[in-house]
Order: sequence, then structure tokens, then C-alpha cells
Amino acid sequence: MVKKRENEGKKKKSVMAWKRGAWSAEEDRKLVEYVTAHGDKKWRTLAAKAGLDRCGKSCRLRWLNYLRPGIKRGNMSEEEEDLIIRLHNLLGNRWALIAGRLPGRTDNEIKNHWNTHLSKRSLTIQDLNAKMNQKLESSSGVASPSPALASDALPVLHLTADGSELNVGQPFDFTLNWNATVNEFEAEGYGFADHEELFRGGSSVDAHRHHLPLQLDELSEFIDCEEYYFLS
DNA sequence: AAACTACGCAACCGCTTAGTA
DNA sequence: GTACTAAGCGGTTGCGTAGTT
Repeated sequence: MVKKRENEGKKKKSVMAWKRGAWSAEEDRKLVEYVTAHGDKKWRTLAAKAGLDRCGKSCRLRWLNYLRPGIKRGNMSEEEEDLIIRLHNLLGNRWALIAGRLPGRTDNEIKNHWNTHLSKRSLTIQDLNAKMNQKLESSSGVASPSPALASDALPVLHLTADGSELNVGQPFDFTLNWNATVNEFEAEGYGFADHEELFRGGSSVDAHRHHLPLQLDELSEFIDCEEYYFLS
């Protein structure tokens, strides 16, 4: 922990002396050049060595949220928004954790997007699933869930792709995917108990064992990619 | 065209956590 | 165990700009 008052006298440069505000293209260039050549550690010294009149914290933030390779910028896709809503429902305001499931998106961007767009929508998980079912039905021509299968109010549809090793025509169970995700979160220190109230509320554990329709290529996207999709 | 308002997003701040001497 | 630094995180602020009057 930094003891601010104790350390104030030790600071070589007062906080007010660092340049603040928007970054110029020249500053970006210097930072990218230096980090590319020397790595992104020791931000305080890095800032000085890169010839930047910025505090290390500011440099780190600029790199992580804007300059580092792989940053995806621009409009969020519907799928990304859907995933954010589901993850937020599960994890709350743990933006870094949510960002970890959306490659290329930063916690800051997701937080901003949530606060400016998504939080204003009163979409529930049920709404999202209904929307997804509708979309998939219209694109695949699959019939609506049969009353028998949906007797327990589960949204059950069928895979429609052919030549599949996934038993075409059989409902695909997302339980495994869900369990893997839960295990991963637990490994990251988020215990199941942490989410018990959430599960009891809008998105129960059981709700994630439901079946949903997916074209095979769509399904493989969900399975193969680093991110996970919570379907209920 | 000017003034005002609302919105989006980059950046900052304060705090916590992890690592190290 | 203590003191300190570095890094990470979430909440908040404030500027730029698009939209409206």
C-alpha cells in the first residue's frame, strides 16, 4: 500500500507537474515504440525512459486501454452485448473478469458501454434467450420448441446442421460448457457460493442446463473460442 | 448560426492486492 | 512482520461532439 502522505516528500515530481489530459499522436508513438522494444513493466521508470512527461499510471492505462496490440475498437456486436449482459448478471461489476471473456475488449470499454448503453436497457436473461431463439429459428427454419420438451419451461430447440459429430437433430446440452466456465471462475478465486444469490435469482444453475438451437458453425464458435456463452 | 443539452468515452483517482527487500 | 513499490481494479470526472432548440 502506498502511504501517500508519508511518501509525498519523497516524490521527485509533484503530481501536478505531470502532463495530464488527452494523449497526442506523438506521445502514443513514443509509448508504443518503447513498450514494443522493452516490454510493459516498471511503468514509472518506463515513462521517463520513453521520454514521456506522464506518470507511469497514465502510461500504463493508455497502453492497456488504447495502444496495445489486439485491442478491438468500435461498435459492440449484438453477441458481445448479449454476453456482457449475461456475464454482468452473473458477476456484477467485475469488469476485468467480464473483459477477460471478450477478447480484444478492455474492462474500461465494457464498463463505459454498460454504463452508457446496456444499463439503461431492462433486458432480462429470458429476453435475451427469447431473442436468440427467434433469431436462430428465423435463420435455420427450425420449428419452435415442442410443448413436450418445453414442459418444464426450458427453451429446447434442435441442431440443424448436417454431417455433424454432435448428433444432428439432438438437443445440445450446454451443461459441460457451463461447468467448465464455473470451474474456470472458481480457479480464478470466484467461489460458487459468491454467486448463489444470483443463481437463485434471475439465472439459476439449472437454467444453464437448457438446450438451445444452433447451426453447427455457430455452435463451434461458442465451443472453440476463448469466451463462453451462457445460455439458459 | 448560435446557444444549449445530452451523450460517449478517455483519462484520472483512490483504493486494494501482490510481490519484494 | 513491516515497509515499500508496482500493478490492477472499479468508480468518477470532464472534455469533445452530435443533436436539438
